[in-house]
Amino acid sequence: MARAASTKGQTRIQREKTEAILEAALEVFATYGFRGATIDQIAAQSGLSKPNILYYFDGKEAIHAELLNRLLTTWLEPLKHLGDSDAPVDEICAYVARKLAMSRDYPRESRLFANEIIQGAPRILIELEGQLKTLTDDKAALIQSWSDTGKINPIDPYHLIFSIWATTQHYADFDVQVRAVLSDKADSRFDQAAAFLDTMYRATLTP
Amino acid sequence: MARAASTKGQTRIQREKTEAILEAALEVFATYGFRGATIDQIAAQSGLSKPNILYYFDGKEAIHAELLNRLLTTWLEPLKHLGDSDAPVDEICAYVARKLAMSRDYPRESRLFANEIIQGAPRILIELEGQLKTLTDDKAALIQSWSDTGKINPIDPYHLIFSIWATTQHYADFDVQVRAVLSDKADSRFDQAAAFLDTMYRATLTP
DNA sequence: TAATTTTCTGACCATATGGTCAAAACTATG
DNA sequence: CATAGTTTTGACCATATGGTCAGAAAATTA
Repeated sequence: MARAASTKGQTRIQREKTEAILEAALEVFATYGFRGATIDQIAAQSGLSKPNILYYFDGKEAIHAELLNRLLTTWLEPLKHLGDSDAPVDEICAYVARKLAMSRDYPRESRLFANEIIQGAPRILIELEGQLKTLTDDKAALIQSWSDTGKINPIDPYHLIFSIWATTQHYADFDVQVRAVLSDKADSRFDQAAAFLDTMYRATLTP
Repeated sequence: MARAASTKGQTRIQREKTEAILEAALEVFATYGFRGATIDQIAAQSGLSKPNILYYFDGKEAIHAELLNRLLTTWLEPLKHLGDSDAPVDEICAYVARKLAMSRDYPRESRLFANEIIQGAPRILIELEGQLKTLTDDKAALIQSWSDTGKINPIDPYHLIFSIWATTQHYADFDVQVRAVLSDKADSRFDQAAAFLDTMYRATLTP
C-alpha cells in the first residue's frame, strides 16, 4: 500500500505520481479554492483516475493539507532571509524584490494561500498563529531596532511587513485585474512593479 | 410571479426578501467563493427555504451576478472621488483613507470581490476591462499630470493605484492573518494601518 | 368576504461529488 | 518465468447539490 505522506522509502512510481497529483491539485485548488475544487478536476488535470489518486492520498483534505504544508515553508523563506545589515533600506528593498519574484514565479502558490486566508484560514490558522507570528515578531523587532537607531525612518514594522505582503502578492493574486487594467502594457508588469515598489519603499524608509 | 432584478414596481415583500437573500448570499459567497457556496447555506443564513430563494432569483448564478453588479459601483466610488486639487498628496492620502475605511466597514464585499478576481474573474472580467479600466486610465492620467508638473514625486500612476488597492484591501481580505500576527494589538489595526499608510504615501509622493 | 394574485413549501428529480472495493494489470525479484 | 507485491481501474455507493413543480398558505383586491 502507498499513502506515504513522507518522502521516505518511496518507490519511483510513488514519488512521480505523488508529485503529479500535487502539481495538478495546486492548479485546481489555487483556481477554485478548497470547497470549489473537485477530485475529478485533479484527476483530469493530472491524467490519473480518481481511484488512483485516492490510492496515494487519504482524501481531498489530505491532498490540500500536504500542499499547504509544503507551501508555508517556501512562503516564509524570503522573510527568513531578512537579516541585520549596515544598509537596512537596501535589505528591506531586497526582501521586497524577492517577494515580488515569488509572485511572478509561483503565482499558483500565492493564490492557494490567498484562497485559504480569505476563506478564514480554517485549516492553517494554527500555523499562522505559530510559525508565521513568531517569524513576523522576530523580524518586526529587527526593523524596530533599525527604526530606533535612526537607520530608517520611524514606522510601524508590522504594518510595513503587511504592506510588503499586500503589494507583492497582489501581482499574483489579482493578476487578471492587473492585466485587465494595464492591457497592452501588461507584459512588463513585474518590471514596472519592481521599479515602483523600490521607489516607494526607499522613499518611505530612507531617513 | 417575482424574479425582478430591477428595483422598479416591487412589493414590500419582494424588496424585503430580495434584500435578505442578497445579505445572506454576500456572507456565504464572501466566505466560500462561488463554487464553494451552496444555495442551502444561503437558505440557512437567510432563514428562507431553498425553493423560496429560487422564487426570487433564477438560480445561484443570478444571485451572485446581482451581488457583483451592485458591488462594482460601490467599490469604484472612492476612486471616482479622486479629483484635481492644489494639494495632490492630500488628495491621494484621502483616497487611501476612504479605501481603508471601506475595508473596515465592508469586509465581506471586499472578500467577495477578491474571491472572484483570484479565481480568474470568470463572471466579471468584462466589467474589469470596461468600467474599471476606463476609470483607472482616467485617474492614472490625472496622477501622471501631477507627476509631470512636479506637484508629486515622479512615480508610475498605475502601480501607485495598484499598491493602494493592495495595501487597503489587505486588511479586509487577509483579516485573519493580520489578526493572527498582531494578536493582542489587533483591535486597533485599522487605526495603526491608517497612520502607517498615510506616512508611507506622503513619503512616496511628497516632492 | 369572495375572488384573485402573490408567496411559500414539501416532495421530488437529475446530476455531481467524495469515497470504496474487488479484481485486473503491471512491476520487481527470487 | 513464476510468484509476491504494487499499482490501476471499472463499477458502485451514499450523500450533496442545483433546480422543478403542484399545490397550500398568505396577502391583496374587488
